[in-house]
Amino acid sequence: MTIERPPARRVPSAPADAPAGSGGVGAPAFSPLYQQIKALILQSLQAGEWRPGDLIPSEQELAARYKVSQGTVRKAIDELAADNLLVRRQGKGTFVATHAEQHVQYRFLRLHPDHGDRASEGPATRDILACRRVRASADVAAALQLRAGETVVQVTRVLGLGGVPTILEDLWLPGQAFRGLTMDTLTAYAGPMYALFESEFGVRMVRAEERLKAVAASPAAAARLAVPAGTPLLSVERLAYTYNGVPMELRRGLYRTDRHHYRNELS
Amino acid sequence: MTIERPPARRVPSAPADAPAGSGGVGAPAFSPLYQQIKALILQSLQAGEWRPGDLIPSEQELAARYKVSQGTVRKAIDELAADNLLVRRQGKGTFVATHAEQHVQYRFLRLHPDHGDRASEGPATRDILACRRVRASADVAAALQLRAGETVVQVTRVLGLGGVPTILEDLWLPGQAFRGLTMDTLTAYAGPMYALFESEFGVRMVRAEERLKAVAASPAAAARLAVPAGTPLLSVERLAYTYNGVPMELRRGLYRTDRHHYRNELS
DNA sequence: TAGTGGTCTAGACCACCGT
DNA sequence: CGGTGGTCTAGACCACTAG
Repeated sequence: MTIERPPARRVPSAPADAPAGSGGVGAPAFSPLYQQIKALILQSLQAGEWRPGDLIPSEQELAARYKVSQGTVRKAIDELAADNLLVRRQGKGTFVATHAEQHVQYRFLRLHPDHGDRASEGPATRDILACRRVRASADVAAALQLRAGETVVQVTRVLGLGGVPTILEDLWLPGQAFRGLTMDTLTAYAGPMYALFESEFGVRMVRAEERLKAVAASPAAAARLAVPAGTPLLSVERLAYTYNGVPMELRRGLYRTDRHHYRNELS
Repeated sequence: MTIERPPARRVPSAPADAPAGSGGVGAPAFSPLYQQIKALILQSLQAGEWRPGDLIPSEQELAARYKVSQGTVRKAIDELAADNLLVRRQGKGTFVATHAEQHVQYRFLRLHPDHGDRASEGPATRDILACRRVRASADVAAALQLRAGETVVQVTRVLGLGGVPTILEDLWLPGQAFRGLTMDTLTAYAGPMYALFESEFGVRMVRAEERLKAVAASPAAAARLAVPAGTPLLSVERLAYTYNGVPMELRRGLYRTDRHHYRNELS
């Protein structure tokens, strides 16, 4: 709301008055109109004006609202669609992307069976082992940009693929945003966890970074995954972000890779 | 060369004569003009009309050549730039992407030091252990789409990062395309291997797929990487493609991950 | 100053979707 | 059929680079 009128036009992204050599790299660098529109749309997404799954206004309407041409709105939406924040459907409109209703289940999971595809493997089984509210350790707090000792929700679970326990993982979530999350909520819910976060807590995960290592299974982990202790496992640490680069989840997983592999595309 | 005149306009991507129900999903599906332009530019790249590092004709010139508007050429180039096949530089022109001269060394290597960045680690050391012409085993032949028993070049090498042997890998390349590749060529060349492939063999790697697993170090591998046998290692199998999805390299690497991690971005 | 890519506009028409 | 996104055009102006 409070849409700027007249809308910003060709505004330098850095104040033009700064004398040369104010200490930074300081290229003047103009911010194109469509980037400003993109930012405005992002604000509406973040503010919840349009929620996951919703139809957003048509390009014409947005062009009228922001007082720019349809082409400029189009370019803004193009970039948001490229980032998987919006989904365009010809003839129908543009929708806010969601982890539910999305044909790609587990959009962030890169583990695939060595033979066949995920569908042929049948549905994954999920086994919640724990859901506790604890104080964040130093490294968890740092990753989630919290103060050490702040409350976080820690979830421990095992995922089974093709009838075999394959992934053992711990999740940490900011206690503030995930106030009502309990073991019951998790076990009752069918569908991707990120879809639950969207519908119940208004937190949409948009992007993530993963760090992979090969490690030896500890006795405890080995028991959970039904392998001998010392078995090589893929360690996957994931940090997931909402809009505007705010980290909202830390995940530490151990993947069995005897019948599965982590797939990645490079370009 | 033999540019279609008049240029194709709004051509159905599937022959229009096929009676309904020729066995496929069979949506008519039109192919936009800019896709056709994109394909023509791709042909020129593939044919070597413009080589890696070259400046290609300006948008205006291409628009004139193909008899379309500049905006249409622009959209074609946009997609090729998004695929990292072309690089735009404002005020200068559009260039063919290259693995050399590119500020990002090792564009396909996702291994990063746990602390600090790659630059602070100093240059990588490369140690070529072998370069032989051998007959392709069944799996290698299948991956490279060759007949079993056809000649391939097999390279074995160790990469050192920060003074520590960190990556042990085998490469297989089609013998046909890499006729003059020898141990001497490899040891003499400074810079990324893919840059050598470009300049000496005209093979430009454009895209790759990787499959990761956690494995235990064999005694032989352990010796090469200076770790105890049985140490968990990250197994990375890479299939790299040239233009048009032709596989041109199979790589099987073992990565130490005690001081490094494999980084991946999800979105 | 000339040439390049980058942005923005306005308008036309097409393909797809629901009614 | 009307509304949506998708394509294509033509022209104007801006920002960056180099001679």
